[in-house]
Amino acid sequence: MTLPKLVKDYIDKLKELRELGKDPFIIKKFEKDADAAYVIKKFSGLEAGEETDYKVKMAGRLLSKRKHGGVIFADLKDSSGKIQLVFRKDYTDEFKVLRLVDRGDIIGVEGIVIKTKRGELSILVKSWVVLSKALRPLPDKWHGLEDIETRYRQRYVDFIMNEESRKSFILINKVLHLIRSYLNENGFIEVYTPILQPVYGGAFARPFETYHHFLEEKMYLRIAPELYLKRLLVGGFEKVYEFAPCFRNEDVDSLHNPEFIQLEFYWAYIELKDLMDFLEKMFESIVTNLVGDTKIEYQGKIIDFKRPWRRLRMVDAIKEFGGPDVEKMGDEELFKHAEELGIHEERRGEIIEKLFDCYAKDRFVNPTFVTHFPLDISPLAKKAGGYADRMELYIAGMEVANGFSELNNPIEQYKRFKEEEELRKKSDKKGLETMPMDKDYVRALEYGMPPATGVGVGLGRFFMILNDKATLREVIAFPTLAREEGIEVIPELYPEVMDWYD
RNA sequence: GGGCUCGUAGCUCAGCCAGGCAGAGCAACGGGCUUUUAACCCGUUGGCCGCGGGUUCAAAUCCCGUCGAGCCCGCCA
Repeated sequence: MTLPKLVKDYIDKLKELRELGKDPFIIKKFEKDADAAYVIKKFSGLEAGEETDYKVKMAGRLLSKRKHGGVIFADLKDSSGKIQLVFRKDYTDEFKVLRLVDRGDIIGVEGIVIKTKRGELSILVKSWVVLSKALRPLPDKWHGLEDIETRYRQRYVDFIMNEESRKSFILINKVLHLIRSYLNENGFIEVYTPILQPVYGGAFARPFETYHHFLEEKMYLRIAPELYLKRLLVGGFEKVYEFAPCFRNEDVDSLHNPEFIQLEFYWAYIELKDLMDFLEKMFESIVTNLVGDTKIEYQGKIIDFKRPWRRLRMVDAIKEFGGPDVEKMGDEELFKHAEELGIHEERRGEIIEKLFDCYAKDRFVNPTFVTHFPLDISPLAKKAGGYADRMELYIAGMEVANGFSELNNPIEQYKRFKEEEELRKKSDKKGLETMPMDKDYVRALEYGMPPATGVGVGLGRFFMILNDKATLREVIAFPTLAREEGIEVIPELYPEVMDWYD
C-alpha cells in the first residue's frame, strides 16, 4: 500500500490550511449565484480574449489543475457541467496559497466571466476558498476510473469521474417523474405497503428472512407488493400504484439484483386487454417525452415503442420460432421433449414456460405482449379458456412487465394456495418455488374484491433499455456486492489527525 | 451450481507463454515557465505483484487452494 505516502501530502496541506485559519471543514455554506451550465449558456458567444465585468460565485470539484508559473488553469465541475477557472498571479488573491489546493478538492470561487486567448470560456478568479479537502487522490485524469468492481464499490468516485454514469441516474429521475405524472393524471394514487411481511407472496422467489425482536416473530422482506395492493382494492381504492423496492434471495447476474424496484399498479373494473392498451400508451408517451421519438437504440438494435404492439399467445410464440405445438402434446410427450432439451420441471406449465424462454423469448425486440400463460404457474390470476388470463411484456428479449386479471374468487384462491402447499410438500426443491398460504389475503377476498387487472413492471430493465446499458448494475446506484474486507481509512493510517478535531 | 477470463504503484496498464534486481504513463513531491486544456521541460518519491500453501538455488511468472470481480451456461416467471 502506497496510499499512506500519497495521503501524507494531502493531510500536510490540510494542516497548513488549518494553520492559515482556512480549515475547509468548519465552513457551513457557500452562496453560489451561478453554475457552469448557466455561464456557458449565457456567455458562449464571447470573443476569444474578451473579458466581461460579469461577476459570479460558483462552487464545485476541481478536476484538473494546470500550472504555468504566473497563471494556473483548472477545471471546475458542478452538477450542471464543467467550466475552466483561471487564477492569475497579478489578479487572484492569495495566489501562492493555491499550492495547497489539489485536484479533487471542492472549492468556491468568485470572479468574472472571460474567454481566454485560446477561446476557452472561463472564470477569472478573484477570491477563492477551499470548501472540502480531498484526502485521497482522484483516478487518472485521462483514463479515469475503469475498473468495474471499483466503479460499483465506490460509486461516488465513479460519479465524479464518469459523467456518463451520473447521467444515467439523472435520466432515471426523469423517467420516474414521467411515470408518476402519467399515473397521477390517470387518476391513480400512490401508496406504500409493507416491506416487512409476516407472509411473503405475490411471486415465486426465495425471500430474505429477518426477525422482529419485539413481536418475537420471523418476518420476511417482501418479494412483491401484490397481495397488499389488492387488499387496497378490497378497501375501495380503484386505482393504486407503488414504486416498490422488492427483495429476492437469489443469484445475481446482469438481469437480477437481490434488491430491485418494481412498479406495480392495479385498476379495478378493467380487463387485461384494457391494461395492455394502457401500458402501450404509457410507455409510448414516456419514451416520446424522453427522446422525442418512439424509436430508441438499445445495444445496437432499434426498439420501436409505437403502438399497437404485437400480442400473441405463449403457445403460439413457441410454435412460431420452431418449437413444438404443445397444445397437441400430452403430458408424457411434453415431459419427454423437455427432458431432451435439458428442462427438468415438475409442472406442465413450468415446462411450457421454459420452452417459451428457450425458443421465443429472445426474438421479441420490439415491445410484445405474450398472453395465455399456463394456469399452474399463475396462482393469483383468473382463467381464460384453459389458460391464465395473464400477459408478460417482452422488450429486447427481456421480461419487463407481468400482469393479469386478478383472481378475486376467495374459494378458488384458497384452493390455489392449497395446491401450492401440496406441491411444496412433494417438491424436492425445498418449496422455494411455491407460494405460501396467506389466509389474511383470502379473508380479504371474502369481503369482495372488484374485478381488476394489475401489473408489475421491472423498472430496472426499463431503465437499462432507456440508458442503453447491458447490465442492471449500471442502473442501480449501489449494486449488491460481496462484503469488502480490509478497508483502511485515513485516521487509522495517520492517528495524529484525530487530535486536530476534538 | 458448472465453464472461461481477470486481480502488479492512488489510477490506466506492461512484465507471466519461455522462472533470474519490480517497470511505464498519469497522479504526488522539488525546480522552471503569465494563456494552458491529456500543457510542457528537469529531477524525486511511491510496491504484501489479491491472499495462503507447494515446486525450485531462485517465483509477479510454474502448480494447488482460497477470496474478489467480469462474461457465458444453469437457476431465479
